[in-house]
Amino acid sequence: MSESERKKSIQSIKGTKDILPDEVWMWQKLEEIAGNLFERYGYRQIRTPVFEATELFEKGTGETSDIVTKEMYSFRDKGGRDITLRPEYTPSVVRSIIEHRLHLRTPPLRFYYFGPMFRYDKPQKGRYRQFHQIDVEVFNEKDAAIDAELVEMAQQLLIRLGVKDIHILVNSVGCTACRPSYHQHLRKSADQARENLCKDCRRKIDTNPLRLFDCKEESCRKISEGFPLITDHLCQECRDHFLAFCAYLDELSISYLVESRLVRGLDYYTKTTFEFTSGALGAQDAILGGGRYDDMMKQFGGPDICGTGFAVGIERLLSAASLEENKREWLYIATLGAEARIMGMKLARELRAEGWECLIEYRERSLNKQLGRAHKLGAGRVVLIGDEEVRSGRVQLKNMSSGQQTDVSVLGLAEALNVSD
RNA sequence: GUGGGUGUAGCUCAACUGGUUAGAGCACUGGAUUGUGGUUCCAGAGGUUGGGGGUUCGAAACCCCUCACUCACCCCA
Repeated sequence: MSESERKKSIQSIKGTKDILPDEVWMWQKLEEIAGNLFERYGYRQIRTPVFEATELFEKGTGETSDIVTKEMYSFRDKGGRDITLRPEYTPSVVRSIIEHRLHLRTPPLRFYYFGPMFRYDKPQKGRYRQFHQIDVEVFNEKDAAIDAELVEMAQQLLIRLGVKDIHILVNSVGCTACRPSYHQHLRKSADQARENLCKDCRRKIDTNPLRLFDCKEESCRKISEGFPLITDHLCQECRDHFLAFCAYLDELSISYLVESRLVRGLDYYTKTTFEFTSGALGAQDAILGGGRYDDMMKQFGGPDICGTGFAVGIERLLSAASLEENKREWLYIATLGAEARIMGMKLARELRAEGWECLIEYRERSLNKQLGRAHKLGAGRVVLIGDEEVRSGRVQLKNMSSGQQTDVSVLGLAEALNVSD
């Protein structure tokens, strides 16, 4: 291996990144806040493997979705199995429920999850190849009220995390009964205007007609205003469901925008879909997305149970959130000389057993340097041990903010520490 | 996958039209101060200028390739 190859080989993979110690606290705090909130709504954490049979996503996420057609990390393992690093979470949960017959256990079927997802996409700000999601799923709740409760819970989450400038977009994408006929209508209208549409839109007529609505071209925009909207073509059941969903949101005083052009990138959604965006983010502004999927479970040969849920991008969430780190008080133990060091180590063991965070740095440094370190690192108090302390069995306890220093016995130290001075 | 921009010390940035030994602030280490921190002063260490190739007497600068980041498209979390 040459020098340059060696250098190259030690970089992290494109689109992945390390979460360093000075930012891990945010992730922990986020998970704590989110988990705590979800549990109040009756959700429980579930954890499934990061890789699954490729077939799971082909069937679940959808053969025609962008994710499956071009973004999956798929490989064959040494046993000849076709495996994919999960690009999203929902199919895994569905699989797990069926596999463990969770629907036969005592309800509710409400799950949440934090973990990495993998998509081979072009990285940019807010978009990574390994990224992390919070995922929430509810099963066997047909009523539109649960869709509204999910939106309400999602909103609570963002509020608790201090995310500003939130927009909530909602839509219904119909079901297998009404969506195909709507697509036909839309295609027909678009086809009639084909001549006047841009190249991109002409392609979308066949591949993804719903995307015709968000073309940037002014002329296309004008034309698409005349296209039929899904919300005008829902079957009775879907229309009722959507109206009920919106009515519940109104009752909960949640402001939202009905966005009939809102399409999610996943094929399996039925009826309700929703998306939260934040103005704090820039181009990749979708922070949370979700919806209902009535058919996935039975498509996998499971029970005919509906599902509804959402996913939140943690990286995007954190860049829009404003969290404050919990300050904690800890001790710097400064020692001078070999005997003092041993005394410090023994003392630290006792204090740690009491729950105190103690830091001793095993490097010969002057007291001056050690206090400088303690100050810079933000120690609240310093325990000082030198020859005199070794002899007397007492130590100096110094408060770094007041500068006050007291002489305490080793036995009385734990007690002295509990007095905030 | 398609276009544009940017890569100089751990971080933020300098370095004329291509000119000789690539600098500064912050951070780091040591000393002034061998048992008392925030200021100050002195000193030190730290770079194959993202990597490779080319043009040139001479490249951080210009050209090509590549890698990474970044913005837009696409798509999505």
